[in-house]
Amino acid sequence: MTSSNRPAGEVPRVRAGRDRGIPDATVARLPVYLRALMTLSERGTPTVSSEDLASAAGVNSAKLRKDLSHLGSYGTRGVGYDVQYLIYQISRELGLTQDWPVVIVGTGNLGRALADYGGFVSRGFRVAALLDADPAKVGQQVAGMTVQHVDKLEAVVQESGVAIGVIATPAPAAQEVCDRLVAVGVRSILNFAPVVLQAPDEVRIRKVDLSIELQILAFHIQRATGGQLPALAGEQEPEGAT
Amino acid sequence: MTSSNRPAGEVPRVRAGRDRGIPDATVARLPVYLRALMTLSERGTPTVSSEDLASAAGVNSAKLRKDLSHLGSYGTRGVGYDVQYLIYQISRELGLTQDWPVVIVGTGNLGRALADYGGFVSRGFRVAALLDADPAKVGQQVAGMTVQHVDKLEAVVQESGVAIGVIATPAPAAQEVCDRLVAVGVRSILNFAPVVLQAPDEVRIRKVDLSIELQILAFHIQRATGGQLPALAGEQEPEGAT
DNA sequence: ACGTCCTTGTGAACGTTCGCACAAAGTGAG
DNA sequence: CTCACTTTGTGCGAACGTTCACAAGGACGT
Ligand SMILES: NC(=O)c1ccc[n+]([C@@H]2O[C@H](COP(=O)([O-])OP(=O)(O)OC[C@H]3O[C@@H](n4cnc5c(N)ncnc54)[C@H](O)[C@@H]3O)[C@@H](O)[C@H]2O)c1
Ligand SMILES: NC(=O)c1ccc[n+]([C@@H]2O[C@H](COP(=O)([O-])OP(=O)(O)OC[C@H]3O[C@@H](n4cnc5c(N)ncnc54)[C@H](O)[C@@H]3O)[C@@H](O)[C@H]2O)c1
Repeated sequence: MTSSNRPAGEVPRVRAGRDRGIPDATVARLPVYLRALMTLSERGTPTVSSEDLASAAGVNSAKLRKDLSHLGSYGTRGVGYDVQYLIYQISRELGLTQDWPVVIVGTGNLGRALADYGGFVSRGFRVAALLDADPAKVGQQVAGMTVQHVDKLEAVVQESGVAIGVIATPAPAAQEVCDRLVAVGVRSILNFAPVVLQAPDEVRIRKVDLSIELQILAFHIQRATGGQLPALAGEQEPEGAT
Repeated sequence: MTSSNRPAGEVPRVRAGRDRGIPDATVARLPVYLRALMTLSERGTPTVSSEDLASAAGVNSAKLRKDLSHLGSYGTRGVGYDVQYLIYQISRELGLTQDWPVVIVGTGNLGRALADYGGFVSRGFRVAALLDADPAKVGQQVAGMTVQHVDKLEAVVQESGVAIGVIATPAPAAQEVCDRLVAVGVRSILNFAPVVLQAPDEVRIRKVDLSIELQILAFHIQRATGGQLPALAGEQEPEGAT
């Protein structure tokens, strides 16, 4: 049939209505700015210019200003941004003024490292439960919590109002865990297993994949050195440094 | 006087010359395709269409075809792509046909999990050394290797021809470790510490940051639910209760 | 040999992101 | 108050990325 899915008279507005749409690229940088601001705050710095904050965050200053302009006009021309106020505004925009209960599924090496991770709790995130399928792991104490059986997943999610699921199981189990999380209403998932999870569009999935990161780095090394190991590439041509 | 650095008659080509420039976005997806292809290979599938492979990788099929077209014309019209051949071509492009020695600095919870991680070695990556500053950790066996003191960093990098450094130390130590890695010639770094590392432009730094990922997810949840916890959003409104 | 069917590879349109450059807006000295 | 100076907020063009749509190319049956 190949029916044209584009009604001829339709206005091609994608995000009609709310103008609150903050670009994805900006959202991804806000946490970086927030962290830089926290460092400044600890040092007692009262205000910061876009130039200095951008430098601390590792971005272009014009980009930083444009990013912040999406939140509103919180700077003072000729002065800069009030550190405390900006921390509050970014936190509010990211939804960090409230507590987000998180469930971690899979309490292996990685799951335990995540549970122990201090920066986890330091923002508004709280580990609501640690789950595992291995009977030997259930009942263990990890980071001050008792590991529960993964059968309790649905109960835990509903009782604690879990909004975010973290998957740290082996790859073969990840899709099933994902399906169960989605079935009980979790719509945000952070996946550490090396698989592409299939889920409905309304579920937001982010992945962290060490192996992919290394492969990207390897590509660039090879591109730069022509495929030689850098340490060896340098030995062929003695370059000043003897 | 804002001298125009753009000669009027100049063609705005940025990457003139080599057409080998593969877009960053494409490079970031190649490892995903590779993984999907490995799965197909294990099942003995001889060929795959762009539609099927794209579906397995979670991307649009046109995007996949364009990505692969940057490597060359390795498909057969009317048939699809030969799985084995494509695995080889992508591996070669990413530089995975050789072994990349990696050094992991910081052997805490995360560093140990990384060292244990099977998918690490499964591709062309090999842990050349595990380093830590804590005398209590030095000498311990982790993933079949002996943890060495971080003082050996320079020696290990040079002897093993380490091309990639992984930083899994606490945040305050990360910049110093980074500086030392850069000083001995490492130009690709994967950073797990929650800091923005400062390094020369020629050093390629990628970061993995759990906390940032969670904050991005939190933003979208809040945007979707208006700031309520999703589990609570569906419940009754406190109506006239006061 | 030839036509039909299938899938690749890519031109072109569209959307997003980036960064320059500068007007607008505020500070502070005299 | 006025002027010099600093820094924000943003218009705009360029670069980059995505997606549609289809011509080109190859396989395969007849
Ligand atoms: N360890 C790393 O550094 C690292 C890095 C990148 C990716 N990963 C991935 O993260 C995942 C976890 O890695 P790990 O090193 O912790 O592995 P692990 O084997 O140490 O831990 C996996 C845990 O998941 C549990 N599990 C298995 N099936 C389950 C299920 N259906 N429900 C709940 N729990 C279940 C196991 O009992 C085990 O405790 C793996 O997919 C791995 O590939 C790990
Ligand atoms: N654990 C996680 O899940 C997780 C997640 C995200 C980010 N991170 C970050 O990764 C880093 C490591 O986390 P962790 O949980 O393994 O912490 P950890 O405290 O368990 O381990 C840190 C290790 O680094 C060593 N170290 C300290 N200074 C060093 C130096 N100068 N040189 C070499 N080694 C040094 C310490 O002795 C310790 O063994 C931290 O920056 C943390 O914020 C961790």
